[in-house]
Amino acid sequence: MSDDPAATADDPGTATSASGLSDQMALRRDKVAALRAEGIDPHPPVWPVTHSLAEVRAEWADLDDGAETGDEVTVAGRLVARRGQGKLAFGALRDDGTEVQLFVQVNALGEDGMATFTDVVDVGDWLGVVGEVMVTRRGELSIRPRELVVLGKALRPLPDQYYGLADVETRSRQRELDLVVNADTRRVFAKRAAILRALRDEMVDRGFVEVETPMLHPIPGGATARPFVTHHNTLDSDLYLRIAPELYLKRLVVGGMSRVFELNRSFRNEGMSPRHNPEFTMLESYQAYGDHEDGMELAEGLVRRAAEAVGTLAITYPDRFADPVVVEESDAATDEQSPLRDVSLERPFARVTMLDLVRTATGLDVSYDDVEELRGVCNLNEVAWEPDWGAGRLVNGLFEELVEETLWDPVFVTEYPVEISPLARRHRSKDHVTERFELFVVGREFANGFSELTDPDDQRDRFEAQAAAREAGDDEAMFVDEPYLRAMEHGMPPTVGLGLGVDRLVMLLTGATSIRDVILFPTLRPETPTS
RNA sequence: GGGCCGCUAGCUCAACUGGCAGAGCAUCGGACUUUUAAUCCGCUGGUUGCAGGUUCGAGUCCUGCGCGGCCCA
Repeated sequence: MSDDPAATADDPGTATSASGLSDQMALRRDKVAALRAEGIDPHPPVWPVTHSLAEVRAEWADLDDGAETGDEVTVAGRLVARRGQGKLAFGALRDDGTEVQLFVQVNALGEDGMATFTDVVDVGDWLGVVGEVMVTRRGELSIRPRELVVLGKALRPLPDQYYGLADVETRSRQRELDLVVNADTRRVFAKRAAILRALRDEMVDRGFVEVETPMLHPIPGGATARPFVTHHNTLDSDLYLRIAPELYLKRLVVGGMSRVFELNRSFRNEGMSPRHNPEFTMLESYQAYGDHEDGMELAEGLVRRAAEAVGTLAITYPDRFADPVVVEESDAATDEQSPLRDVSLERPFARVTMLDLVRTATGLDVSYDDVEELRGVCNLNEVAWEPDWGAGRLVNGLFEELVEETLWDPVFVTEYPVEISPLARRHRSKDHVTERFELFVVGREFANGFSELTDPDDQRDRFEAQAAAREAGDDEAMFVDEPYLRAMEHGMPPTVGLGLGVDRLVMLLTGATSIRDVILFPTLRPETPTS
């Protein structure tokens, strides 16, 4: 370039546009072509293994340094590292998270095989290996290949194995790469799987039946949230992605399924944040004959079961409300992080009414009977309110602004106002409030439940109040759901319902501060199609 | 939707008030039959997210756009 600048000036881009590939990618394509030229399929159809690498590690766990077993295995995996290039080379083969070293010796593999390993195989390729299980002098369990086959040629280089893949966007968009490079990512999703399993086990142990109800709803319901709209061509009608399975599940209770749960996705067309993904996983359950006390007991049992499945009940979580601490990341690099703070899931979860929490936070003996006073308290604490808000919404506003973030250890907030609880049963002995509770941990909501409203006439009145709010411009307010009302009119037993946010629970139990870290493919804007 | 920040080689990151776009790892060539962040020698590799503008000169300054992050609504 420096000796002939005119060449690039005349025709910039020819060198790259000819292939459009980086040197590394072009080389790998050349190697694929070379394999094909030799009649070797770089993407063969099958490779019958005798052992997974985890099985190899388990079966040959206690060998002495330098051991030669004479045992031959057929294994497969992705080559994730390679060193040495002469008559002896080493590789790291990884299969389902377990790595075993390849001890690639020309004596065992032959000249041609050795040439394949050093000249045709790249880090990132899937390999099939037949070879002897052995241990090196340094004590590393290894396989000495007698035969070595490319099972899937990688055309793109892997990110750096040591520095990993740091870019949050790439990690989310190309989760497969994140999983290859960052062992922590694999651990997080293994924990997620264990948590889901634990939640199901706990529900089944308690006699609940898992069901699947529609995700395409003619009318969105069961929560106050903006829905996604889609369209069915044959029916020529709009459908909504469900914002909650609640109303269908309660219809099953009407039908006599006395303990049901659904563990699956719901969708809310709202802002995204470190704690909100447009599609999210919720465990929702309904138990006939029970009330909010049973609901809280269930929620507590589920959280404990999940925590035990992935560790202990004594956990820590980054305290985003505390001053950041400087963390030494490497020689020179430092980073600021929130300090870890203990969270105890061991003690029985506390229970406090919303009103008591607001009274404590404000130091004032407020009540639901004096709207003017509540407005004044809001103003005093710089909490915004709307003129159409009743006492319930005012108290809730104070709670959200002044209290929520302070609830670090698990606590059930009880007695939610009727005004913000259109599906919950009124409190059996108190005005203004319902038998509704929410579970808070580390300053966030994790669960929401209540003794269900089972009186169809009361339910109709609440729906109509919601519909009126919708008419007045509240596009999160509910619709009147006639099929649900009809079901209720057939008679609904006393029932307690519970919804548990699974993504947030996984965050809590893995220490993740962003929901994107616990969802394999979080919602992102589409990639620009240029690449 | 608003504010702030980020986008540089395959990956991780540099580049002072505008002055020749660099390093480590990976890749490539060479040496090496017990390495494991292998080591040693040598060399490549760039549309600085995109499009404009200012300037003798832009990774750097200005405008718009794209994607992402954090905070706020």
